Formats: sequence, structure tokens, C-alpha cells
Amino acid sequence: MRPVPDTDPMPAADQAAALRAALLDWYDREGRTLPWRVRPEDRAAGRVADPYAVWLSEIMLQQTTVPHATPYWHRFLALWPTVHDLAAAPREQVMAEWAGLGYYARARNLHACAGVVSGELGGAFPGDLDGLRALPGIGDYTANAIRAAAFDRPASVVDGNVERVISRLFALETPLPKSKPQIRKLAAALADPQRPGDYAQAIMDLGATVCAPRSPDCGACPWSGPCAARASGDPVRFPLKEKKRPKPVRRGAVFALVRPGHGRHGEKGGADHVLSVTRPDGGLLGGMRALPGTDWTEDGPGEDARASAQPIDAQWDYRGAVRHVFTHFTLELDVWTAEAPGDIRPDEGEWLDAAAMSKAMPTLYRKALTLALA
DNA sequence: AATACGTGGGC
DNA sequence: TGCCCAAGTAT
Repeated sequence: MRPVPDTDPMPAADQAAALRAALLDWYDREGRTLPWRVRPEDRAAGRVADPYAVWLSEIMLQQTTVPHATPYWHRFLALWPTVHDLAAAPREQVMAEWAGLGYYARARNLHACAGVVSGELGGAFPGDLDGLRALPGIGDYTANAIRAAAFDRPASVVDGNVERVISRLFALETPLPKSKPQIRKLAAALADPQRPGDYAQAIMDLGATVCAPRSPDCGACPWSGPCAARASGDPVRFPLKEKKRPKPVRRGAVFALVRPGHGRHGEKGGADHVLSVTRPDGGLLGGMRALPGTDWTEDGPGEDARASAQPIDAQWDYRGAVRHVFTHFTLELDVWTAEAPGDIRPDEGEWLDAAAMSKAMPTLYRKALTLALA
């Protein structure tokens, strides 16, 4: 057997135990109180975690900040207090309530997952990794997070926070994502089998509040003593990352066909309605309410493409462009409006009250609709 | 293994 | 302004 190189950072058992103890002690004093979280003092008061509420928080928090996700979490729980309620809700309503949170596959999977848990599983989330991992929208991280936070069973959570904390603690010179397997091993070796739920939440809190990406507060860190990145004098250099490719620009056009508000007998007043469509599942913004429009291409739509994407033949008025930055490209979207003749019946789409429609749409289309109606 | 997939806030 | 970053998953 090849000898372990002396640069191998794997901590010895007693070192791991000391790290655990220091982190848990810090968490007991400084860990965050979050609405879905059951802290040690909560447990002492007899409060137990609701796996449904924990699952909901974990899905919402994927690649999403706590301040952004929190109001959505409250709203979902108020609307659908149990997994059965969520499963019974129309998917369209779930998508509308998710509007603005991003990564809309999460909402589609959320509803599908609720259906499985409510139906096949009788309302009970699995407590084992394989059972959790098999559910739609639950991957490696989320399965471990639910197992730890909802069931307080042994798990090892590795999210962006943990990757940063571990990379710094051991000053890993291998850049992400290549270092992920090593990070997983180190994180698993440190995880606390006695207080798995608290430990998992503690190491993520540490990354979120102390071991921050740009401005770590090493003076407040329970691991500053053993931290190799701190010892190096330049902790912010970690984790090293592969540089990413430039973001291309794509262009497209959308059409806001407006049916002016009118009363029951045709008098003025009442809310404007706008023609909306639902984007197909699977692609960008899949399953979400949208304005009709062209495809998005590098060169942008020509006049022919634009004309054929118009919901009706009408006097279309150019209102300007909105710019929207997605993860892997920037979109410049031309916005056109037209007033619909009273008797028009477009082939596709539905008329929605403009205000309600805006709330139910992804941010991109909210911007476009705002410009269209300005 | 690499890429698609949103959004908003910080600096 | 532009880039980085956030409790990742699916394919």
C-alpha cells in the first residue's frame, strides 16, 4: 500500500473531535435563528422539526439567498400547511407563487415531489439517503440536509459554504470543481455523529456569516486556530476556482397584446388584460406564464421571424428593450405592444388581468410587461 | 464531465 | 458597470 503523503490534510480523530466541539460551541452561541430551523433551545422546549417545512426551505434555498427565499417560504406554508395540501394544489398556482424565485425546475419538481410523498408515501418524507435522493428535485446535498435538519440523523452536507470552509481550513490548492471529491471526504470525516443536525447547520452558518467569500471575519471564527488559509495570510485566495467562459448575448422580441379594461356594458374602466402563454416544460423558464414572443438567438429575430411570432396581425408599437442577465447568457429583449380589437380571438394564450399576470411571471417578463404598459 | 438552469445584492 | 456569489439538480 502506498504511504499516505505527509501533505494529506485528513485530520486525525482527535483533531476532528476538537474541530466539532469548537464549531458546535460556536453554533450554540452564535448560530442563526431561522424560521424553519429547530435550534438546541427549541428542542429543549419540546419543539420538533417538520420534515415538510424543512424540505420546502431546502428546495427554496438551492442557489438562493436566505433573504430572498424567506418570504416565499412563509407564503407557501400559509397557503399549503402540509404536503397533502401542496400536492392537491393546481400546478399552475404553485408555479405562479414561485414566480421571481428563479430556477423554475425546482417548482415543477417541488409539486411532483409533493405528489409522490403525499400519495405513495402516505405523507411521510423518507429518513434515509436513498429514499430522499430518489425524490424529484432532491440531490446529494438536499438529501443530506433533510436527513440532518429534519431527522437529526448522521449526514454530511456539502454546499457552497462548506466547500469554501473546507477549502480554507485545509488550504486546498486544487481548484473547484476538481477538488469536490476531496472536499466531500474531508467534510464527511469532520461531521458530528452525535449532533448531526446542529453540526450540518453550524458549518453552513459558519460559511454564511463568518467565513464569507470576500470578507471573512477570522477573528470571530472558531476554526481560525487550525485554519491553514488563515495561516497563509491570504484566506480569500481560497477556494481556488477554474475561470469561467464569457457570457454570450442573445436577442429576442416579445409582444404584449393589450385588451383595455371595460365594464360589463362596455363602458370605460376596469382592469386591462394582456394575452399570456405558458412556456413548455423542460427549457428556460419552463412551465411559467410568459408573454408570446420569438426564439432567442445570437443574431436576433429578423422581420420575418418577428412577424410570424406576433399573436395577431395588428399595429405593433416598439416600446424599447429590456436587458436581463441569466446564468449563462445575457438577453436583450425587444418589447412590442398593440391594442387588441374587442372581438379578436388569438389562436393561443389566455387573457389575464395585467397586475395578476405580472405577479405570476418570471422577472424577465415582469420587466417586459412593465415597459410595455408604461 | 460539462452544461443548462434565475435572480438580486454586494462591491 | 460588471463580476462574483447564494443551502444544487438534472441530464
